[in-house]
Amino acid sequence: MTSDFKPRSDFVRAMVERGYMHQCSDLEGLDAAFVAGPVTAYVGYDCTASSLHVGSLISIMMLRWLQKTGNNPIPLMGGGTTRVGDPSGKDETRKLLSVEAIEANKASIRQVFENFLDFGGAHAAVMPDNAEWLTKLNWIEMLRDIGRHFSVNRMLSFESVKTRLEREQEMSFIEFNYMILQAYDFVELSRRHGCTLQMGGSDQWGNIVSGIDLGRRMGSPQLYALTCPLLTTSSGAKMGKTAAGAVWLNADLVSAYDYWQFWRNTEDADVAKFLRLFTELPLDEIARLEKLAGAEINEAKKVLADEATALLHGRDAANQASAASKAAFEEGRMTGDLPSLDVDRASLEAGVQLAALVADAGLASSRGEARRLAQGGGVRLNDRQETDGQRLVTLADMDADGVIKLAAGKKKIVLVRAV
RNA sequence: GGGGGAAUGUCCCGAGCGGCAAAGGGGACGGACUGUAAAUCCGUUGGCGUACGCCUUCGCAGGUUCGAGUCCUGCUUCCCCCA
Repeated sequence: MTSDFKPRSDFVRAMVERGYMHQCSDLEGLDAAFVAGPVTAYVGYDCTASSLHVGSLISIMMLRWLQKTGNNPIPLMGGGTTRVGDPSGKDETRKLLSVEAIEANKASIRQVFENFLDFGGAHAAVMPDNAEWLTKLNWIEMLRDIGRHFSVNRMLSFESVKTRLEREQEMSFIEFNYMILQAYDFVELSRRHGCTLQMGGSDQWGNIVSGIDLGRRMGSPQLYALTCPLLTTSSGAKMGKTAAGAVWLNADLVSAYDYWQFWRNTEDADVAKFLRLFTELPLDEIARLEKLAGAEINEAKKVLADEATALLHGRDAANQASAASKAAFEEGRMTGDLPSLDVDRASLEAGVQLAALVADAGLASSRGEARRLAQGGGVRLNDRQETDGQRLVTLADMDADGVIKLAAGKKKIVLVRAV
């Protein structure tokens, strides 16, 4: 990992120049492999939820660059490992997902990948599920063929394990075995798909290296590891959480508008970094945007939002989100693209408590919270601050277009319509 | 196997003479200031009700008590020491 290393391959150069590179097992060797011909690489994804969130986006972008530079990407679904159930966390009854649920999650997650990767053509992406091989493993053979290559002493020394033990968090045997399963995945993928590179977040380093080790002992070709930094904002917060919760990638969980807003609200200090990681703008263009200072940097944020949203939701959706945001924030107008809530006309005639409306609109998680929010001056009804959460909202509050504008804070707006 | 300690507000850390919706941080959210930024200051941070109020919370299950996070018994899990 010499800093003056000049990659010759398009892929490694993109990784290095754009800031995806955190650690690599053998950068020069990997670069040479890319120069020699197409490389197949994979990233593993959990399928415990029906969607991935922005935390996974860096690695998705890495796969995209991989394909874009003429190589073969494999997003691997962790259906097998999910079937075991993730025992992390303390005492919550671990929810074992049914096979059907896992399949549904996989299908849903695949939609996201279809936006970023091409599943046809010369360097078609494939999306295998590690259940295909993990569920067929036999305990004794497993111990004999794979288990003997692992040293518990060594496993205990891994950062992920060590911190867990130090923090006195329970770590079940199952979880301890994830490392082994993941290492085996790598070997299996190299066997099945000629995959020689595993990428992932920096927290995966130990697991990936275990896979390389295992591969060497089991006679796989030379395998490589490449990790990216974990995504945090400059102020140190883990990225991907907003008021509404996680920033999911599936459109049915987080709309293009909200997604656009998420990027628009990037901290100044992160803009350049994010432009490199989450857009495909040329570096000189990014360098130009990076120079914008003071309030002008907002222009760069809009570009970031436009580009990032276009990648996930398409250019049209990005433009719409951009226009809706411009209208709402810069011109004080509202468009139909803002989030909305339909309310029964009859109940509006009778009057609905403001707090109830705010809670129903998803701007607060309970009426009590909504009331407190109002008390603190955080609720706006048609742009007027409304501190009384018990105030009744009626049809009289509708504007000429038949819409009531409800806002929590300055950024979260919901349009209420009567139906 | 023996001995000692621990588990608290469902984000985390953490105080808690038997009257407790439970100190204090961090985080998060809101307000002011700004540029839909950061920093700073202020406020909020169990649910339901218009309200005196009602309900649900301190590892789990019982018990003592008018009253239990707090005392007793059993259980679970974790940490430390001795074997």
